[in-house]
Amino acid sequence: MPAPAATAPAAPAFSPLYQQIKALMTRELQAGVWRPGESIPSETELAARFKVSQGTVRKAIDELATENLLVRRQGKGTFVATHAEQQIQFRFLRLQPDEPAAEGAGGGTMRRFIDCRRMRAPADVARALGLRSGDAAVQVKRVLSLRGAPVVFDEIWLPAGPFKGLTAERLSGYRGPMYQLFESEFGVRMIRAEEKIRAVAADGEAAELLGVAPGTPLLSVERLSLTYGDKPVELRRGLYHTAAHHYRNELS
Amino acid sequence: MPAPAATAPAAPAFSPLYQQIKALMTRELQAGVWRPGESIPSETELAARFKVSQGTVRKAIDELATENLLVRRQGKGTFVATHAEQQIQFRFLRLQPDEPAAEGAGGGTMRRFIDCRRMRAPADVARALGLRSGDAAVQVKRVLSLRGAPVVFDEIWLPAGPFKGLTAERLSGYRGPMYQLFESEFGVRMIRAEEKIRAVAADGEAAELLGVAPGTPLLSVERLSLTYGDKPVELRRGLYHTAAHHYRNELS
DNA sequence: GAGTGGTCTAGACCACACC
DNA sequence: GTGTGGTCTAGACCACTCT
Repeated sequence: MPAPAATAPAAPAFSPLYQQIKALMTRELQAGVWRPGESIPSETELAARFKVSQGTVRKAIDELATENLLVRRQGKGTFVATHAEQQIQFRFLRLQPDEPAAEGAGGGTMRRFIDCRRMRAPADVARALGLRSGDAAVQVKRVLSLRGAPVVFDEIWLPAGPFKGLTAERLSGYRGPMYQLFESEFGVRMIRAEEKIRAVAADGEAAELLGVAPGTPLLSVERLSLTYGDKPVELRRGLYHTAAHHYRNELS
Repeated sequence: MPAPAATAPAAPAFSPLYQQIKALMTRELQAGVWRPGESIPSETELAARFKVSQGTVRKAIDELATENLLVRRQGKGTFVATHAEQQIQFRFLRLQPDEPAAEGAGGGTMRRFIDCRRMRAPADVARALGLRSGDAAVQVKRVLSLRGAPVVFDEIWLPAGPFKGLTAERLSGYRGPMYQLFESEFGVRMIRAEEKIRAVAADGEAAELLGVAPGTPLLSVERLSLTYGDKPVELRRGLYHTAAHHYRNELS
């Protein structure tokens, strides 16, 4: 028998059937054959198409559902997840009010766009987004107000390539979450994100936009959003005013 | 046929078999029949015991495993999860250094206990822990140092009942994570936790213990830890110095 | 080799949504 | 009623661990 290499133990990489099915299905999603909000073929049809049992397809769908790429609905079918669903308006925003909304108090959520410009990506942004230094990027600044008071100041960086044609008008004219616009207008779907959270002191710009004194402690949330294949497609630096709100997290 | 009550739509509460099995297994865990670190009976044995198919037991175990109550190990068996596992020393601590450890730089993790006293629980603590106002609680204060520098100042509140006999000596003499001590010495297992995160300015005590100027922005992390049945058993107020560390979170 | 969890199958039946 | 996902079963075989 052949002697295996000492430091490279071959790794035949046994891959279960359902993982292969899952990969095939992910391709359909990534290629846009199955579009956000629409239903995918039924389990029995997929089983026939892939020539495996329904149980195997089922396990593949199970995993895609726990990864929030698909949504099962009993009696109706399995659907491609979308950021457009009304219920979870801001799927990635973990900020919530300390006290539940009082009767008829305050307004809802308001967005105000401060700035939107195309420029060369700074070195750190380029590195995070996987761009070459000097590549173009779009910078967006905006303020989110909850119940009438400004609470979030976001600085958003997007690679110019996939987001060609993104303008301030396009942004401010759009109703609904930003990620929904990205999904429907630019075909970019945010799948998951990683956040790094710190406490910082408000600088002049943030203080003015959030209506606090310079030096006020703010939550700094740096979010890197990823699409299929863990490809980074957005870097978002948020400053949250946490006097009456908090960032909520569940550990398990 | 009997007319159902108008506002109480009966809710026959259909419960799948595997959920019932899961509930039975959770009881065994809660009662301590299956102890942390030990293995539970094999799938086939449980199937025979509960008089269901192996697949049904399997689905129950699957859910308990995704909830981190059980750990599967192929070829060996299924084990009760424990905080004692070496790898994940601080399962609930999401803080991590901005830069990976340099070669041979700095020390490891150090704990320093500042205080440990028994007293009446303040109103807010009592409410969070589900105690009656005036009930006794144990307050622990400690500082965590990473790589030689103080980074975390924790104020921990525990209900006096389950933690009878907890003293400063017991704490400082123990090697290993606190949650491991709680588990092995007091039979209290933290299953999951909820955190509320804010940015605050360092007060005098925190500033001194963390070696920063008063007013320095700190991350305030209020953690409520829960055991079986979502019963709260710990309230922990942490202040993190985030100059060289950050709180890491994954969204999906 | 014996025992464990992991995969895969085929078929039956149940709960739910829509017509 | 028809079609969808959800549950449950019984059995076969595979991969891993330990003896």
